[in-house]
Amino acid sequence: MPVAPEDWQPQGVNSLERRAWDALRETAQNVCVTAGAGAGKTEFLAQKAAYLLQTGLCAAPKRILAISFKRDAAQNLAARVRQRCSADQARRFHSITFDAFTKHMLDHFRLAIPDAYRPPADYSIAFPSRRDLELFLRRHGRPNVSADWFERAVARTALPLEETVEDPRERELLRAYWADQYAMPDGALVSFSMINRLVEYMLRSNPRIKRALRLTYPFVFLDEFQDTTYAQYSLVNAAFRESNSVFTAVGDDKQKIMGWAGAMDNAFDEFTADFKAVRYALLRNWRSHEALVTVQHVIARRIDPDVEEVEARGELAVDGDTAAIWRFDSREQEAEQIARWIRSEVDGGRVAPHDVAILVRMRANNVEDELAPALRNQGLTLRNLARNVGKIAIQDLLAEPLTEVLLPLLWLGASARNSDAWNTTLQHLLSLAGISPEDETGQERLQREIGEFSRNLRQTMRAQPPDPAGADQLFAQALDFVGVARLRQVYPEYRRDVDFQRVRDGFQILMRECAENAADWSGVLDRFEGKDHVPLMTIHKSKGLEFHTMIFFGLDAQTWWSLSPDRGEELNSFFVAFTRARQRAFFSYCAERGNAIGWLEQLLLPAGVGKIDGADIVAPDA
DNA sequence: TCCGAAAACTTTTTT
DNA sequence: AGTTTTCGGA
Repeated sequence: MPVAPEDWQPQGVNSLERRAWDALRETAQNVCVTAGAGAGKTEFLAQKAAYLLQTGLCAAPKRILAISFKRDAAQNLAARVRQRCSADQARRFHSITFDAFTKHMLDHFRLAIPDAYRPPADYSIAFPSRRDLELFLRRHGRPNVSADWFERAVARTALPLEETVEDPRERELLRAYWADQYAMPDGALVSFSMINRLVEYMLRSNPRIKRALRLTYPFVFLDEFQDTTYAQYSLVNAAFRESNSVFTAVGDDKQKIMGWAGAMDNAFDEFTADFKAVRYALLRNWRSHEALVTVQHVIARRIDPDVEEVEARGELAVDGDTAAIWRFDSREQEAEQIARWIRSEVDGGRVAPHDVAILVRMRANNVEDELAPALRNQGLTLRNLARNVGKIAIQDLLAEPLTEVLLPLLWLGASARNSDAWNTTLQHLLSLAGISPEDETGQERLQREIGEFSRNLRQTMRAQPPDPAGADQLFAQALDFVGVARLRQVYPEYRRDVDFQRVRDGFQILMRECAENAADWSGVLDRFEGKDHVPLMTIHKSKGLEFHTMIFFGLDAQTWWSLSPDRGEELNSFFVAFTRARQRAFFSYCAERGNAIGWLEQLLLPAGVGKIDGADIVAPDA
C-alpha cells in the first residue's frame, strides 16, 4: 500500500537536513545536488529512491535507473535501498554502472544498430592499451598520430563516421579502426568507448527504443556527476534530453579529479543549463568534526569562492592536534617517525592500524619501498593497495566476484560458527547454482553440501599449519567446490582465459603470501583482507573512503610539481585527501626532498593548522 | 656495453 | 617538474 507523499518519513535515519528534504521531494523537475565530502550522498539517493518507490510516485512497473561510475558505488547504493524498501520495491531500483548499463543496452538492442556498425553477437570486451593503439596507428601508416588523441577521438566521435567526421583522413582512420576491431582474428573486440558510441547512435536512430527507455525509467539518478565524460554525457542526452524522465544528479565539483582522464570541465553547469535543473547544495558534514571542517572550508573557498559554509556533525573524539604539517629533515627520519607515531597510537589504544591511512599523490609503489621497512621495524605491516599480485592490484582483487565468493567460503573452514560467512556463501552458491528462493529441497541440499565441505576444509586446516603449499591446496579445494566452469559461466568478465587467470593467479599469489609465517588460517584470511595493516593508497583510490586518521605523505613541491593556486584539479585532489579524515589529518614533508608548498602553507597556517618538527611527534625512546 | 639525449610517464574505471 | 625508460651512436 503506497504511503501518501506528505506522510512519508525518511527510513532508518532520524532526520534529513532541510536542503536534502527539499531536493528529495522535488520530483517534477530535474535537480542537481552538490553533496560535499561526508554530506551523505549515497544516503540521500537511497532515501529519495525509498520516497519514490514507497509513495507510488514511481509505481510498478516503472523503475528508477541509478547510474554510478564504479561497481562498489553502484552496489552500495543498491544495498542501502534494499535495507530501506521491500524486496518488491527494491527490485524496481536499478543501480548499475555506466558501462554495465550501456552494455546491457547494446546486448538487448544489438539488432537495432544499423548494419554498417552492428557488431557480431559474440563480440568480446576490449581494454585497448596505449600499445595496442600505437600498433594500430603504425599499421595504418599514421605513426605520428598520438595514441592519447586517437583514444579520445574514438570516444568523442559520434556515429556514423561518414556523416560526422569532416576531415577525410581522420574519417578514414577511425573507420579503419572500427573495421579492424570487428575483424580481429579471435572475434570482434569492442571497447566501452565503442559501446557508448554504438548505443548513442542506436538511440538517436531508433525513436521507439528511446521512447521505451524513457517510459521504463521516469526517474534517473546520476552519481558522482562531476566525473561524467563528454561521451557519457552525450549518451545521457541522446537517451533522456527533453523527456519526461526526471533527473537527480549528485556530486561535488570540488572533488573533480578525473579531468585528465576525460571528465567534463563543467558538468554541473552544462547539465543545469541543458536540463533546466534546479540546484541544491547540502550543508552538513556527517564525517568530520568542527575543527577539520573549518580547515576544509578554507580550502573549499580557495577552490570556489562562492562555496557555502558547512555544518560539522562529526564528534571530536581525540586529544591533541587534529590537523598539522609535519616537517622532517631526512627521508629516513620521516619514515621512522611516522612508523613510531602510528605504533604509539596503536599501543595507546587510540586507533587500529587499519584506521590510519597513508595517502600519496602518485607512485604508491615507490613510497611503499620507503615506508614498509620502517613500519616493519615497529611491528606494523603496510598494505599498498595499488601493489600488483601477479597482474592485478590488491584493491581490485578484493572487489572481484571470485574473491567475494571464495573468501567467505574459506572463512567457513577457518572459524567455527561464522554466520556471516555462512549466509554470504549460501547466497552466492544459490545464485551460482541457479536455485530459486522457493526451491526448498534445492536449498536444503546445498546447505548440506556446504556443511560437508566446510567440515572437510576445517579438517585440512587443522592438519596443515599455514604455509604457501597449504594455501595452494585450500585455494584449489575451495575453487573446485564452487566450480570453475560454473563461475566463469555466471560472470561474463571471466569468460576469456586471460581475464579469469589474472584474477585466479592474483588470488593464489596473495593467499600464498599471507600464509607465510602466519600463526593460523584465520590469521591468513585476516591478512588477506588487510585487517590490522596500515593502508597505503593514492588520493584517487581514496575517493569515497574515510579513515579515522589520514596521513598525507609528501607535501613537498617535488611531489606536487603541477600544484599551483590556479591549477584547479590539483587543489581538488588536496581537498579530497583532507576530507577523507574523520578525526585527524596530517601532512608530512622532508627537507631532503624539497620544501613544503609555500602558498599552501600560507593557506593552512592561518586556518589553525600547526607546523610541527617531526622529531617532536613522538619521543625518540617512546 | 656504455653514454648522453630524447621520450615516456606520473593520477584510473569499466562486463 | 622530476624520474625512469628507451634509443641511437660509438
